[in-house]
Amino acid sequence: MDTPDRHAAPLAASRAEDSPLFSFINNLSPIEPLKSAYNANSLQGYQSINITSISSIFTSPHDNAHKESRLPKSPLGEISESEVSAEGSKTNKPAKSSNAVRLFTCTSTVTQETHTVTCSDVADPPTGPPCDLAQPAQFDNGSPDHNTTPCHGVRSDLKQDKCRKLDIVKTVKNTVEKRKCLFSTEIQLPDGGLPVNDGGDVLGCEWSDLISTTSGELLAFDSTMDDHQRGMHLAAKNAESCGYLLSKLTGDVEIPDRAHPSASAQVYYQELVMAEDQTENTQIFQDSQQMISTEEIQDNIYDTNGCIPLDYKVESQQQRGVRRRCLVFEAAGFSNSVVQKETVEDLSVAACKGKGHVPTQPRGLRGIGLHLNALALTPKGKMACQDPMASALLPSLASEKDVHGKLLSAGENFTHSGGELLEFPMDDCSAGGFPLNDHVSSQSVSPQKKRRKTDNGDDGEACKRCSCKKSKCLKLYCECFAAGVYCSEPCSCQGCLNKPIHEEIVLSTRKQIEFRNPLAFAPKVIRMSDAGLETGEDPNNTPASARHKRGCNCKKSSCLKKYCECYQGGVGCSSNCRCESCKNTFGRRDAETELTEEMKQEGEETENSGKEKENDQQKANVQSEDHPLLDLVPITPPFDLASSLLKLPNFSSAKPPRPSKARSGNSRSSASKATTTLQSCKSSKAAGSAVDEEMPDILKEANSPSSGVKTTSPNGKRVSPPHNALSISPNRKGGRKLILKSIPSFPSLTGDSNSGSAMNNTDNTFNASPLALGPS
DNA sequence: GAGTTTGAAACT
DNA sequence: CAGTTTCAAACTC
Repeated sequence: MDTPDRHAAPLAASRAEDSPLFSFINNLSPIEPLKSAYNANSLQGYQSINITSISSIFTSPHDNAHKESRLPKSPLGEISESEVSAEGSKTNKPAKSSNAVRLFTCTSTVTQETHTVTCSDVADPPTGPPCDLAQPAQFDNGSPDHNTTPCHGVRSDLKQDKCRKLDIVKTVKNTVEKRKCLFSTEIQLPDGGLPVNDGGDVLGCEWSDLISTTSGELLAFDSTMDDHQRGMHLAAKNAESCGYLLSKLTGDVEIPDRAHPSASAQVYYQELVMAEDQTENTQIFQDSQQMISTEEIQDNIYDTNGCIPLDYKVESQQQRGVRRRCLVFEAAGFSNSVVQKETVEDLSVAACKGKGHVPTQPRGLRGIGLHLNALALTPKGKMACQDPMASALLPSLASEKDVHGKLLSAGENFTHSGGELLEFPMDDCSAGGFPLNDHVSSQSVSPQKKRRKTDNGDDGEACKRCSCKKSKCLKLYCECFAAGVYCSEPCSCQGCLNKPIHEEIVLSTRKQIEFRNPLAFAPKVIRMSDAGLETGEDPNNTPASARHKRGCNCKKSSCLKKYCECYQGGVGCSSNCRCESCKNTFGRRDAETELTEEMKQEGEETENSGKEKENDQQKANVQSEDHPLLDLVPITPPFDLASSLLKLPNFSSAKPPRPSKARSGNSRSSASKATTTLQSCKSSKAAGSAVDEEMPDILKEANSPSSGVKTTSPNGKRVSPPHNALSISPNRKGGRKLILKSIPSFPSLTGDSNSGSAMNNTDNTFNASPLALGPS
């Protein structure tokens, strides 16, 4: 333990417990100050830091990771908890922890740790007894082992801080702190990987690799390192806990991973944003950071790892896991953190019901976000579905049980699936919160489907999954596979290969499918989502915004049955649809078809331009919301968005970027788009779903062009939408820009207030009920 | 629960 | 790119 130095003797004197803690603190204090300073400074620098930090994070993780790995996770977690309880009274470190906690809630221990970590970052110093526990010794001493002593010190601090923080958090929840926490959390995430013993090491390696490639040196700030490391630990823990998915995802492709993370992240962010939105700062923050970091990182990742799927395949699964995680984190960077948060939250929500805390967050939304998009498909309630989903998610409270059940089921799958980002988090957590995202991720579909089923009333089947017999669950026929989730017990499939054990096969298959159809795993229905509803678009008239990507080809179902994907998705048929005798209650295409499509196109375009613009705006709003979240997570968002576009498809399994790249569309947009999309995405937000949905469309459209006019295009896609989306993006961009402006503030945030805003957002989201989200 | 219908996915 | 086959979900009984 920290036993060693008791510099704080005086302090310790006060309390027996304290003494140890104090000793820690004292030891730590030196470091912490740095941290605090760092934090304070960092805020502005944060962006830079983020970027730098990223590198630093990565780098640090490396070193730290291994080193940290040494540290016993469990101990930390335990300690943190015990400490927390014990320390409860200690100094304050605010609320950040709360955020962190929420974020990481998945595992109580984990969350605690995270709390401490985050708190520590923010917090200061002091007092924290608890952590002293075993870990401290390592850390305290400066981590003999750890190359980066500072980190160790930090870690130890973190732990202590965590405990304290936890306590503090409980006691106090300042928005600022929260903000900080969020911020810290973000940072942490990246770092998180490293610390953890198990995953941490691996992660660390991966991170380091990535980092090395990308940024190369991370070292930058010890203080940062500390935070990052902490984050890494947390992340790692989370990842580990949640793990499989991440590993898989990350392993596969950076891009995919990104996508997932992004998706989940998006959702998460969306939720957060929805809840708090306000925090543009965070967004800005994220945006700026994301823009840079994400893109760069992604690129790097791709370059380094990603590009080579085989490689990752080759890599041992463990490594993969690590890498993937790392990749995810790295790639996603912050996004990862976000994802984790989401997952954690979800988990916490679903799984943790009992555990406590958590509740508030809107994870559901998050999950919903992604999945919702896909879920939008949900049959029944079309709109309702969406809402329901959201509600379900959000409600962790209300319907937690249901949600849990669903989530869990989904989550399990997810976890197994591991492939998807979404999944992994959930899994580990046990509960699967991620599923919601499903959603995310996209990953999205499966969860949605699951939900759908449950929602739909299959009810019993909430957990139900696939019943594939010949496809081995390696084709899109398989809902699980399509959703990017591993098949689980509920499945009645035969000869199923969609299991973690066959991860490689699953991934490779996914890649193939994605290669074939980049959007294969993307949400089928793009929705304006809430925006449309909100906007008041006629429910019946499917909002221009919401549409089935490909459009249905129904002939006998009149688009009134689930057979119809549009109907299932709760969206009206669009020009893209080739359905006959369409009677889609959400919106008919017939009318359109009847009208000369061209005419329509023209008219629609104009109209669409109008409506769509509205939609776009809405979307943009949504996205913006999302973005904020995304933004919060610095890196991911952009990637997410971008990736989401690209990724969406990937999304499900964490596909490697390649597919996306391969896909001209994706690739194209990927880089440049990423930025733009990111921006747009950020702006828009609505929900991950919306974003996702949009993204795909956008991508498609984008590809197509702006032109927009191709009203006629057979697909019918109203090009406009995409355009709009694109166009929106500009608007969104504007939003982003605004955000960016705000971002600058972030730096100030570093100070807290600003950062706090950003942080707050997250925090708020957490703290604030999702309601806040209301994206509206 | 078994069988049929349906339309997407996959294949050629 | 179009047509056909395969597949599993959705649906019906």
